[in-house]
Amino acid sequence: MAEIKLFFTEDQIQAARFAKALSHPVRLYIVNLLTKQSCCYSGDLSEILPIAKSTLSQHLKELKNAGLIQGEIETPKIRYCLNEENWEKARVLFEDVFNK
Amino acid sequence: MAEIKLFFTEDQIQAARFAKALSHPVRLYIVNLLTKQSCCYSGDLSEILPIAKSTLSQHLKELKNAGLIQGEIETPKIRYCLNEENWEKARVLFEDVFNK
DNA sequence: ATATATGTTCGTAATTTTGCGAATTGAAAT
DNA sequence: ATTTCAATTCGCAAAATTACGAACATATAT
Repeated sequence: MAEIKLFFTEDQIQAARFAKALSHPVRLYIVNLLTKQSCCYSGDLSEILPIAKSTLSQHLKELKNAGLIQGEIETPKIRYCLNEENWEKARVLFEDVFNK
Repeated sequence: MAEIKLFFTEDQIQAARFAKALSHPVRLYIVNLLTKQSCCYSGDLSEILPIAKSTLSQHLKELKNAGLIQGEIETPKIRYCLNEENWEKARVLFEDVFNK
């Protein structure tokens, strides 16, 4: 993978990372919700989604690691919202992929 | 996963599938190339990309399975190009994710 | 001090992904 | 008939993904 990374541009790698973060229905559902309602709590998602809480936590972590969402502690809850800066980056990267 | 599939819309599942297909730098590179030059041969890619031919073949197969590209036999080569119809579908699905 | 409420992390398991080289296919050329 | 060319499929291994329940952390309320 070392040589592979050197071959690709940083944008290509970043776009692939974003795509990967969005490559699961649960994660797509979450970011989709966050584009519509500005924020939500893990508990809300947990009640809606048909998965275990621990599994949800992992998906949230992946979205966080990819930089697409951020969590703010609001004890005892955690308020999640989009990371607007990176979300915009992702939007532009995908726009580049599809519109040219 | 049975319940999970029932929960999500077909669009969400389809969008996730497309995202997954685009979640690897090699595959992103390939479709990116195909948006610029209308078609290419596996052999061309094989010379450019720093991976084994068999690995390339697998990536092409995944893009084909996702419906994003199609291959036409032009013996002894195979001419690959975008599947314009599905490419457009993917574009719209991602547009929906990012622009609303 | 203990109980409660909300999430995360740990341990585990099943499945999928990624990658390679060797073997194979299939059509054309010698 | 056999060689050649282009690409795929096979067999295998290592790593990552997905999922769950149990255990843990952390802050507030009793």
